[in-house]
Amino acid sequence: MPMEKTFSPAEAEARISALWIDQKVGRVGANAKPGAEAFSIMIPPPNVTGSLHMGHAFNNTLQDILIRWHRMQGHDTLWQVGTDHAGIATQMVTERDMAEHQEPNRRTMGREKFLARVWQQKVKSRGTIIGQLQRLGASCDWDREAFTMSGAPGAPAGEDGNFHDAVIKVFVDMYNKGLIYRGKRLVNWDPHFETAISDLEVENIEVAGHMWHFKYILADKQSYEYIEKDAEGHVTLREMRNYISIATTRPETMLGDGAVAVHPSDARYQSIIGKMVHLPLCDRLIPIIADEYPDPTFGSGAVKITGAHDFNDYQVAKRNTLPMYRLMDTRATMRADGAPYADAVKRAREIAAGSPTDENEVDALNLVPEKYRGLDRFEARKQVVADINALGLCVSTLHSEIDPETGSEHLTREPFVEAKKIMQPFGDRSKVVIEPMLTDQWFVDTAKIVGPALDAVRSGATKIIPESGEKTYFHWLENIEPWCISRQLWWGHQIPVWYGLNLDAPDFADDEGDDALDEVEILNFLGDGGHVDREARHHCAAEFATVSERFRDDLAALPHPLNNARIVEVADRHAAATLLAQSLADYNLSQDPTHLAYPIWRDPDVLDTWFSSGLWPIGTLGWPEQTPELQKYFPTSTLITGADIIFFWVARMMMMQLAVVDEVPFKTVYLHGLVRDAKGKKMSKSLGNVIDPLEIIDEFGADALRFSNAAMASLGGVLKLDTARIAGYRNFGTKLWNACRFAEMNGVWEGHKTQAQPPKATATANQWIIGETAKALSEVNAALKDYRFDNAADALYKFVWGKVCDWYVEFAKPLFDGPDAPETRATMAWVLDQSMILLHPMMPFITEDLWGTTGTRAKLLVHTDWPTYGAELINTEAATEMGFVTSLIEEIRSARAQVHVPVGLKCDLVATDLSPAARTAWTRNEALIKRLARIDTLTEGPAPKGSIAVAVEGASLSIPLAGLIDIAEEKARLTKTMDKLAKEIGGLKGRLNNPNFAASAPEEVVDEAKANLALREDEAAKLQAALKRLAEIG
RNA sequence: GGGCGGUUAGCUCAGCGGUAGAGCACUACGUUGACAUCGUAGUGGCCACUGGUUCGAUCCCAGUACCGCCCA
Repeated sequence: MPMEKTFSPAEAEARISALWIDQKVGRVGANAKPGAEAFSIMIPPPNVTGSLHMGHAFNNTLQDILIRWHRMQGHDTLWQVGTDHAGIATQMVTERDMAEHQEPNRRTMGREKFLARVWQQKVKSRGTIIGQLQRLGASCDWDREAFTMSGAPGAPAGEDGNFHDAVIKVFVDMYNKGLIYRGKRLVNWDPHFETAISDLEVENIEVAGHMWHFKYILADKQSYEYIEKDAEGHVTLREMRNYISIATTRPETMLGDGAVAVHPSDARYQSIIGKMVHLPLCDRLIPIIADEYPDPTFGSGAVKITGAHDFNDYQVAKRNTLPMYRLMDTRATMRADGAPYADAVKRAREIAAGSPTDENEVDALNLVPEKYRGLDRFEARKQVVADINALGLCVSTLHSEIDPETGSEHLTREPFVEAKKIMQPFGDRSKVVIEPMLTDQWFVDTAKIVGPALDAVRSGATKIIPESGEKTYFHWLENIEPWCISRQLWWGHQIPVWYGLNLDAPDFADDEGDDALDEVEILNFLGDGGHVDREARHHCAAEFATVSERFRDDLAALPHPLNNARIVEVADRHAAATLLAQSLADYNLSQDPTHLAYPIWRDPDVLDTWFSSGLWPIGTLGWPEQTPELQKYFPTSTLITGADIIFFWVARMMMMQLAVVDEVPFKTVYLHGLVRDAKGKKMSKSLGNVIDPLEIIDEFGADALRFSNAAMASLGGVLKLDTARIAGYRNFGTKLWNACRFAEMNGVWEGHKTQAQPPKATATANQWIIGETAKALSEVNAALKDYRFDNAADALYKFVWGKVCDWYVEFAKPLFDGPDAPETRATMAWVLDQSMILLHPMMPFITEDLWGTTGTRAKLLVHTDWPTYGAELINTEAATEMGFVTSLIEEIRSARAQVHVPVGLKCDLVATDLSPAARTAWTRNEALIKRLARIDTLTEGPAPKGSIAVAVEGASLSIPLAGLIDIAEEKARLTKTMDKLAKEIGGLKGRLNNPNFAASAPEEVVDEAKANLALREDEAAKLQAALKRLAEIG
């Protein structure tokens, strides 16, 4: 059955993809030669509930190109595929799906049932992205699909695996090494998801905001002289003030102010540093302190300090040991918990006066006045502004208004509010305003593990390309902050830490020495409910049994029989306190020590997703088991990922792998930018410029998309995806297809079997194209070795279209009619085979399809040997000869076209002057020249009058066209060419005549310039002669 | 404000010491042997600007302007 006119991607891709999957062509080690070197790539695991976007398509195309290239070379390859559980995103997707299906919400459902529900969602979604990767032609090892939560408790059947165990083991190990700690820190809090998020998950967006100016009145009716000066030191304002003016964009946080800060060098406030001011709306005094943080040139130069709700203020508060009062709850509404305001503020005053306290007590104090309690933070802002204004404590301006009826003027004071652009933090998932919040979180002490990650890149153990990526990497890691790894979510790896009430009672004495607790002793022991408020103690271990042992050791120090209490797991602290009280009461009655229980509860938080994906390289290979895969494929060869996650993921994998197994996770990291639309805009749903890779594949085929991806992958380049370009590469595929179809029509494939080596060719055209193939291979190899996918694509495009289709197919046509036909058929078969092989990593579908239909093949193309031939296939004489032929043909065509010789007209060609090499080429390639330049006869002799002139290297030719051409037009054409030549000659002469050039330039450059000049002058002379002849005939 | 990068044909991008290339677009013309998803020929560039280094700068250095991206 003859070939169709075009390749049909829709049909062929489905068929071929099924074939590859069925035959497991991407399985680990497939097509590896014995003892081959390993080449491995970890896929950046896509979000399990996500779908393929252009970034994935681009990223996975490059990975597949490398993997197929290495696999064809017989290397032992692994492309590890899998998905990420993506904590917050997956929880969000599931909750949205639940809402759409009128299911109860997560809190009603409870943690366990909700997790089962998320697993359902995971199982349902997982196939989407995997199927999409397969449509793209990715040749991963599908049997090894991994998941960052495989093997977690509650995982359904089929979700086994040991990723969870690996994550927990790493947490426990790092905890034991002191690399993980718990602490109360200011973190980015997402009030929608009610969890901490990383600063990398925060988008700072400039929005229209306001700046309010408040007066804080000095205590004890004090006042001071306030003097403002201009740049020259002239006094511009001098007045007595009883207040200090502060500016804020977040008025509601003033309720938690701990101080007002001014710059120590700020002359205006020197006299009041250390004085107290009344905090408006609150029954509190706060100090004016000196700190480097305030910018004296900005606003009034005085800044309110709210340590619990602002990152800068937090640092100031820490430096100056100011109390940090948390004002909001987890949903960022003003706190409504705790003691009445009057009690809280009383205690706050005691603390301010020096009463000892700790951060837990401070955190428990709710200093939100009653009227604001329970208000949304933005509502509270309005109220606070209104109330401060009512007190006359806003900096205000006078507004005059004429009453339209009475004509009288009314003056009103209006608060001075500046409209101002402010940077506001938003959750990248929730899109709500992020609230800095003081909470207890777990942190990786990154300062302790960052060193090896920096060294690895500095020493070149891991190479990041493009090099600018290394700069970014260093910059970030050298300034690394502690990594908050706890998230207040349910979907994720639950932190392996259990808490127990602290029952230590150093002052307790068993009065009677009877080894039994009586009622009095129990009361003594519990003190004033002491353990209830004490910081709980905690232990970390992979499972309950181990952690119980630790708590048992703690209990050993307690009086009998408490030291023998049973360790029992309960839900939370509240349940623990209740159970302990019950247990003691029970014991009090029964005096039966076996009734005593010591309750412990597990940390409800889960780990940041990046903590687990940070272990992707070893986790997917079976660590901590020393699996054969781990030994063979780790460290992995290349990581290909977006530059936007160098911090999120790359840097963390580096730190984690080095901390855990003391090896770099990959030898090379290839970073690429965001895929944008044709105009360079980010693709976003709101702009409506999102290109769906599947739609592109439907329209143009996966090969076209893949080739486009490769072609635009210049190092550090911007990735602008233009469908016109994709269409162009679809056409490129068609071009190859039709060359094969042409071959088929000429019997090239009859009885064809794969030949690794080219046929022994005698015809110059055949020798030439064989050499061109070797050049193409070498260019592709060099380009791919340097990760220059664009250069590799370009080389292939130029070879297949520019050499094979444009020239070789045309040369073959006359050869098929002559004695060289069998050799030409064999050569064409070989050259097209090579084209399929070399193109296969980039265009796997069309090449695999052609491969299957054009000959007898031992293996699928995907497993066919990548060629190893080299320069020995290049025949320089053939190359020179064909160079002469092609430039001759091009010159003739150009000349004919310019003087409007009808394309259908066959002309004669007369050679006036031929060098020996040109003469050989001339006679040996007569058929080609005649056919492609539309020439009737080739003769040698003097140039006839009334002809057009053609000059090529080594030959002076003319086409007699007396009476057919417009002499003036031919003159104009030659003059134009002469002008161009004259310009080049002028430049070259100028250079060569400069004595400094000959003296300083390298010899070969001088020689090249000389040779160039000779060539140009020779051509100019030929054209000059032609012009002279034209002049003779008028 | 800090860091990184960019500015080359109408568009999208290569090139990065020896006076510029590709694809697309555009113009004209379409020949017996595959391909109109095509062929042939052609148009199109003070390589952002200003200095410097150099025999020579699109390329190296410094500065300016504008544009991105990341981080505050």
